[in-house]
Amino acid sequence: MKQSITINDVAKLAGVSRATAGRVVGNYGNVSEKSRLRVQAAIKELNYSPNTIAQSLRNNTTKTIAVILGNVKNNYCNALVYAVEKEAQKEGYSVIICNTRENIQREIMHIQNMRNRHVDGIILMSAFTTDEQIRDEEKELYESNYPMVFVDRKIHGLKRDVIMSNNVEASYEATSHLLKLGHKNIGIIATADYSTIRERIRGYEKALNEYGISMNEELIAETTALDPDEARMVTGKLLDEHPEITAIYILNNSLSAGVLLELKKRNLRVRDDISLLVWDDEMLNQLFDLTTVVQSIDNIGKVACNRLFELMQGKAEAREGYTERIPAQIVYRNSCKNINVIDN
Amino acid sequence: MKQSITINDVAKLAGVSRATAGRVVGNYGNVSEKSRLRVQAAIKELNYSPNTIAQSLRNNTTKTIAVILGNVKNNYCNALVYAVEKEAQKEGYSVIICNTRENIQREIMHIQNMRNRHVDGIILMSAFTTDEQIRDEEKELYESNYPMVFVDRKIHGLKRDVIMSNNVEASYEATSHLLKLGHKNIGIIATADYSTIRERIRGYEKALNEYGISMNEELIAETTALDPDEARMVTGKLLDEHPEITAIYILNNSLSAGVLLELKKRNLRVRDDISLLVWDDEMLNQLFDLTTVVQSIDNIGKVACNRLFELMQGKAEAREGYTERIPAQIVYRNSCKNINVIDN
DNA sequence: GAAATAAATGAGAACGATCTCACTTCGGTG
DNA sequence: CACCGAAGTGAGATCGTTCTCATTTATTTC
Repeated sequence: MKQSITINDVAKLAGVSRATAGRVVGNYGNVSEKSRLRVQAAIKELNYSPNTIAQSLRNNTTKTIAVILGNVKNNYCNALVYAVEKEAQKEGYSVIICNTRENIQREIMHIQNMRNRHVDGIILMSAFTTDEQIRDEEKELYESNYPMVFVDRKIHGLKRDVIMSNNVEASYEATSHLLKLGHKNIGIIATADYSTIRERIRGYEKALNEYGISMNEELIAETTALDPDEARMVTGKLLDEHPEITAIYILNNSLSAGVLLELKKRNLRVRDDISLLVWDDEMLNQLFDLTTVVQSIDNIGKVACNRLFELMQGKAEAREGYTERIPAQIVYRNSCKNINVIDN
Repeated sequence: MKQSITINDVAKLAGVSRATAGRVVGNYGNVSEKSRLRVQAAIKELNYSPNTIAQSLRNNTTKTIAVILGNVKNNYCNALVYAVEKEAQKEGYSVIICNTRENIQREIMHIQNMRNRHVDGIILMSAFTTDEQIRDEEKELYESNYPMVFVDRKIHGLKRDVIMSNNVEASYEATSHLLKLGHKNIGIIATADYSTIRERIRGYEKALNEYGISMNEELIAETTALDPDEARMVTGKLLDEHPEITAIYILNNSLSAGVLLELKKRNLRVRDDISLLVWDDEMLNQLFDLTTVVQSIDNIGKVACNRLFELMQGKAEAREGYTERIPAQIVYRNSCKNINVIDN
């Protein structure tokens, strides 16, 4: 490793003390014009730039935030990383990325590691599902006042800010759309154990109830992962057991490909034979002309990042129940058929 | 920010010197059994873990690598990040991610920033195109002996290791497949300015030549970005100007959606009306049953990461022309039609 | 039991930047 | 010319860890 140039080298070359050189670099205090020019010349000549590590140790700030999430290969996740990194860059922050692969132990390990690294803040898309409990010895990691913002998923009862879509409302609206078109037996494909999905199911149920339909749990087909192959299998099973289904409502991304493949295999045409409504996967859905609930991931990332900055600067304090909702848009396309019987 | 626990606190509680406590933590030197136990007890009681920043300053190693790339939202990029992060994690390294958005100035800024942060090494998917020149004042950034591995794209004449697919061979094979099926006018959609794409075009040309066809530059339609909308437009233009085209060969990911949309608009059926062969976009292509050149991004990331470790440890030295080729697989599906005339 | 060796320990320097504090220099005022 | 406040400067401490080096303590050998 090449010996790097320190502020001492600059000071020596400029013929001043380290303190004076530091004043020029940090642009504070009083420095005579003569000294300033000589230091600036030295900086340029040596091509000096401060060692960020030393600054971190001294200033107790690393100018780094961490994004901990399931898997960057997931399109929600990478869109989030993109948005966060863009926002962070503006303020001179770098972004460390950690994949939990939806494993809670790995998530905990990452949080610990990031704290040892004295990262200034953490944006967390937690792997915790609704029925998992934080063990007491790890509770501190989630509850401490270390700056941390939750995204997309919340852990109930934690004093933590959460940024997520208006899942209940958007799902209510999406379901209502299907109901209006006459669909009564709407199958769901989702990874049901996450808080986000629970919310979307709540919106679905609410809409059903308004139409005098009570929710049938059997129509909710769960996958254990965001895996097209599993989605395909689950779809097949759902259609076999419930031939009355006229529409499929997909609550996660990365699943619709599997559903489409299964429909193709069964020679079922989207829309004409079975209606489809999907969360996310915008690129794919555009291609297949599917009505889609499009989350504003860009905004979620931006808001999460800025909220984190506020926490870091002490301008705000995390509090339980603080949830910022970013509205999702429903893009109406051509995958939901009107099956109302015209009777007169 | 909460006052953190230092090794001094541990030493004090255990009733030993900082040096002895350090020996226990670092597990080196000789420590009496008695002292060891007391220090370990203190560590546990205080829940001590070392400050990584201080370690970095002292050891001149940050246990961090950076991945600098165009855009994590791109599927090649995020698969690369995933693979690198997984590999890095095994060795206790964290990964900082930087998006250049294919802007060279931003790339340079990132490299500088990462070096100031004393990141141990850099994996770079450079935004440099074939006709861009590195300015002299920035040359040092690319040519220094700072551990750095190029991925997917190379800058000619640099003393840098490159890890990439066997572009020429795979493209030769893919093109040969089309030629064997009787296609003579094969249109290309690609962002032609990157070294990778140039290589793929070389493979294409080589295959054509073997069939006694000389390459027609007009059949190569360039997009300026990995953008489906642009791909769509370019495809339209290409088809208008060259109705003789019987097959389209797409050399980048993120473009096929645009091509598919344009074909759909023109009521051209994939395979029956026009053959299609695509690099990457595996998920989408599976759905559309398209013959695909699948790069082994997982391996590329892994190899790049391990090569970087070797450079970091001084076990290897970067040298010009060192290019490790990871074979890409051609997955034959059902998007290329046999148009040979049976004449007898 | 003395000498020689090995084990155990702590003081202090180093990494590089920042910042307090004390001291010097300067210009202005009475 | 004496005095004062402000501007300019540098010595040295600090952040938390690691590690050398010198010293003390324990163990072995003759």
